[in-house]
Amino acid sequence: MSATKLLVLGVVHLSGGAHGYQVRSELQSWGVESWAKIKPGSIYHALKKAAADGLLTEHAEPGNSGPERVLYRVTARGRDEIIDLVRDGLRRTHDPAMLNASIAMLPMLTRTDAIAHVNERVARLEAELVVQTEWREHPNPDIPEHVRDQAELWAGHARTELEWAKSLSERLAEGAYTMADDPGSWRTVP
Amino acid sequence: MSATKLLVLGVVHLSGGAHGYQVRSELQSWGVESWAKIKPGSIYHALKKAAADGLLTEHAEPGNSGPERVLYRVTARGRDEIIDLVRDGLRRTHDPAMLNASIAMLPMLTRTDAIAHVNERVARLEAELVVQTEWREHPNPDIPEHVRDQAELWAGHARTELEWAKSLSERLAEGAYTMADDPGSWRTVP
DNA sequence: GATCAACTAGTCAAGTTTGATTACTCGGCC
DNA sequence: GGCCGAGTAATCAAACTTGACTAGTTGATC
Repeated sequence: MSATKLLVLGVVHLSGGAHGYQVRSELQSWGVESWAKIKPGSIYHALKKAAADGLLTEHAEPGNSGPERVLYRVTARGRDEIIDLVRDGLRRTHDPAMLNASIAMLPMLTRTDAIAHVNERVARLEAELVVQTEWREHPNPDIPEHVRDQAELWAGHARTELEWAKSLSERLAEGAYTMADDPGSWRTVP
Repeated sequence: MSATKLLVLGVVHLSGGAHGYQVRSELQSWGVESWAKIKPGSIYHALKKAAADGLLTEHAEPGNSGPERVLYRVTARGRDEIIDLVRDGLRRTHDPAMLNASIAMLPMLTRTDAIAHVNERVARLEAELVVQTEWREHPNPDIPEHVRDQAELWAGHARTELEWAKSLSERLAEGAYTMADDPGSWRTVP
């Protein structure tokens, strides 16, 4: 699950440096538990792994009060990795956690880049719905009836997501949110 | 992820005994890869784990042609575990893989039991939508705008699922599918 | 001013999943 | 008749996640 990785890197980036517990509570305040199940252990692991991979730097902070903590900061490579992961999550269907994480980090992309990737998702969802419709018109008689009926649910989810992705694309085109190439973004205000 | 466990146990049950590869191909034929990402390694692990836990028995089959295989069969405890997992998956929201797996194994339950649990899901979804609506009417100004907007998507998914669960409940009440207490089920035809 | 609960911060072993790899059989075809 | 690719069947190490646990700090209350 690279959603964990993206969220952890993203929070460190947005905070301009953070230690484990900060990441943990920031994610909690966003209501992340509701759409991704990320436990403390995974966060600390993801931070260490990312540091070992050169995506984060570790700065030991002497414990002025309480135990000593480690401050993490995103490196240039880490920032590029976040951008790649966001693009990936926007494109990839069938991974709600990754989509949500990507949306949370959407302003890492430039406006045109974001629109292009959201539109790619729209196209993929439309293609999948076509395949799905055929599948339901010519059902495989070997698989049980109730298993075939599940397809209805998943098609409903796909339609919901399609509508939502289209409206996101429109909002972006109309200038919603502060994206990477807008004044006031992380890029112009470092 | 106990969805893997449920699917593996369920397929062995439905086949009246199976070895790893059979489980793997049966799941593939149901199109499971599209809503759960279960890799071969996980299936073999789940089988061994379930056998160690007394949910399956292992019968070594001499390799008449090809390498030797292990035939698994569901024990009485395994069957009870399947039923518990199905109930659990119907109740628990925010876990699409588990819901899908539960639907696939729905006929393990009696009709009234299935209806009761689907209705519980309906009630939970309705409650969550209420909380969600409040959340959007009184948004926390600390969290970024685009993170708040995600809530729209998740509310859409919840509504889709709610509609679907209601219609499933109705279909069940009207006598759809062959459930555990119906003639011709696994229970009456062992 | 003692103590208890809640918060802050994190480690660790055990369990699970993944991706890569192995190894064997079968049918076709050059 | 030898080889190639597809299918069958599974193992294993490495990576990741989880749940349980440790341990210090604050604040509140009696």
